[in-house]
Amino acid sequence: MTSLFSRMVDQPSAHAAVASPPGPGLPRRLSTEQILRAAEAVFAAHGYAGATMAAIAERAGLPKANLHYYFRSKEQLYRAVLEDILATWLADADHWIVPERDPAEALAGYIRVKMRLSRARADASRIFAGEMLGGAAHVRDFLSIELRAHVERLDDTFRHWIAAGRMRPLPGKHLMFCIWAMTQSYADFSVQMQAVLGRAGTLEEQDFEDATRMVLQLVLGAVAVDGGSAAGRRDTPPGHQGTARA
Amino acid sequence: MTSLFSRMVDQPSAHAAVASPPGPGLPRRLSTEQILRAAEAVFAAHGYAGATMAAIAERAGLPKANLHYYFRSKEQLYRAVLEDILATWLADADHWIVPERDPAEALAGYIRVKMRLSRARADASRIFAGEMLGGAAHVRDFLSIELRAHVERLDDTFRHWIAAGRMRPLPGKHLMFCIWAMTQSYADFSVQMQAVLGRAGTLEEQDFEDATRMVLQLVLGAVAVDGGSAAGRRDTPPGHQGTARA
DNA sequence: GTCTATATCTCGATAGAC
DNA sequence: GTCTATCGAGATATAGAC
Repeated sequence: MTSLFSRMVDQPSAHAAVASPPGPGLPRRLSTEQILRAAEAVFAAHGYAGATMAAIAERAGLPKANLHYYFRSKEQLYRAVLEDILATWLADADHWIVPERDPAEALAGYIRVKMRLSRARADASRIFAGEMLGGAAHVRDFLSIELRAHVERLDDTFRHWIAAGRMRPLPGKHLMFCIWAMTQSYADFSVQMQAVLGRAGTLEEQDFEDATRMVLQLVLGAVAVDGGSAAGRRDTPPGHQGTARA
Repeated sequence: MTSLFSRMVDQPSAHAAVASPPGPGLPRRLSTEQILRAAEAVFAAHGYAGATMAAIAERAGLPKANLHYYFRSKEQLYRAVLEDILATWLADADHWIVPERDPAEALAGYIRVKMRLSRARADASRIFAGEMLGGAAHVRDFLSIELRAHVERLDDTFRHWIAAGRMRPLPGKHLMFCIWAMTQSYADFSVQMQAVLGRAGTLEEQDFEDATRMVLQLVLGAVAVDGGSAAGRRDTPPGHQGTARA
């Protein structure tokens, strides 16, 4: 949450004002949380350029000037929102995809968590997607340092499984790209799916269950070392399902 | 290209000025093509709100006012770009995914075409993705009418194959969502992949080949009715590969 | 048809009262 | 710390000469 990312920011002290408040931190923390939540919604809906400070202020129920009191500029507010998102981004994969697990169990657990995230935090996913579309100017270093190392680690785990004959040989990085693409698209492209499936305002619980089953079938089918791919069908990996963030 | 889409526009006559030019159409057509190409690049890079008419004009090598001569407003120009994209969007699936083909051959052919499109027309894919992120305000009707019918048709073909025992039972619509997600993400999220794979400016030919193989393995493995999934591995469906647009 | 110059408006950011 | 009023940059769009 504080400074997890090597150099997400160009300017010296990103939001030090938020990290070390000079007075009693409580009201400050309340206001900033309020602003960040409003900003996440507005940035997700309109993108960085399309979002206006006025719209964020209105949604937060505050006058415009207060935003500039807590965040020096629009860009800094945007970066703060992005940090919030990225901070929680990598934990799940590192929790599930570890050499000790069975490959099918690990991937199934990860996919279920990611699908649940697409539903519960769709706005966060959309902001990240918009950032990628725009060339990722604000998170370049995060991608090529943190994320790259992260994927390298996952790929090592895949190689380990493959060498042990527990998983069919696959390009691990592209496997991750595909899993991300499928799971996140149920957040990023949900309008499209709603239209195609004839849903009114949002996708339904049933849709996410169907989607999860589809993704599981695709991934587990390709990963399974033989015909008997019984794992990950219905069972919950022992004692971890509840731990993962919703 | 002209008015393929039921009601993409709210205002009465979308760009009738382009459809029926009053003078010799050649210079007009040249300028509009020039503008549309520049607009596609700029809208893709900055989104609708982030793109400026000045930037589009500069890229097209024309003064700003000329854009407003050919297109009444920024929004109308954007819609024209979107129409251009959507017009070529649906043809491939209807070409490949037809009941007469073998399911594995059909899906393999379609996936290869979509992956090639992600490379050759990445900007178009990104504009569409941005439009989805923003709530699809400009293409709502296209999604819920044309695209919905399109997917319904594809789903019928899947049901046909499943009933004939040529394909494993799968939710056809979600299968299409997943195929789109995976193939298009190699255009929309290519910055992310470049960073993770350590590529300089763009993804390389080899990356797209690896990606295509990965997607094929995922989809064909889940679709194949038995263990012997020999189809779609390397061979080209007879006499159609060359027909598909690059 | 093409371009220069400009009107009009919106947004980010700040000054300064409270 | 909080808010009102406002400045100035930059955007869309147009007027009008050529």
